[in-house]
Amino acid sequence: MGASKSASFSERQNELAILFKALSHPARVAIIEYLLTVDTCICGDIVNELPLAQPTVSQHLKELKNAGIIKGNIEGTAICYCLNPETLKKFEDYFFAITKKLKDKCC
Amino acid sequence: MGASKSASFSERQNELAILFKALSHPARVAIIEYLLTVDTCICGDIVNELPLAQPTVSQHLKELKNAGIIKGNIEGTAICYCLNPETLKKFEDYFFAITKKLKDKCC
DNA sequence: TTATTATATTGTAATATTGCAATATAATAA
DNA sequence: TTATTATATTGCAATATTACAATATAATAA
Repeated sequence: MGASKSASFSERQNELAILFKALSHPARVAIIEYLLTVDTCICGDIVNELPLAQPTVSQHLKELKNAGIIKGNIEGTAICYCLNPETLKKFEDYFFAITKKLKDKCC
Repeated sequence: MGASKSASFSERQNELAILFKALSHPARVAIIEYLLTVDTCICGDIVNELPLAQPTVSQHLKELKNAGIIKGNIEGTAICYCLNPETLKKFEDYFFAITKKLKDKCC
């Protein structure tokens, strides 16, 4: 064993875990926060911004893209990455619902 | 290589990544959602609820506790786990700020 | 005291993630 | 066409995570 028993959990729980996993590395948090501060968002800029080699950054970008957290648009030779507002809204809604429910509870 | 280069990122980015990592497994999402639906929250109930062995659940609970997402109170022989509203509020605030910033941007 | 019951820890095997050099691909420029 | 430039993929070594049997611990009960 060692593999996650994902088949034992609901599809929704797995989807949420996949979203959180996409944010579970400081490089990927840094990418999100970088994209929030810039208007243009060329991949090469992200590579320059992060203390990691180009293939490593490319891999992190792929994971964020697979999770639907960022989108990539081809701009000639370059690729312009940007945040996906829909997915980030999902995160907000999820935690809004949780904190709302928690207000009616105590430990 | 192989280890995450956490020293290369800001403390805040690392803390966020640790929080997200705590939620990046479906079993831990399931624990959160179970704790949201019950009033009492004895560890044994969580073990019965999840399709995992007791040591595995104990390990997942430990990770959630280390991240500050849940708290554990000793109740005689048992331990009552509950959600930590402060940490969940942090998540909500984080994504609220992001979606707010995104409204003023376009790709 | 000796059970019993509930939870945690240890040890270990299977699997997944991380990081990067080397290489490949794809788009434009010369 | 042949560069050049930007990004992706491959392959692999180092490290981390997951799961659980076996065992330990800690609190109450008998």
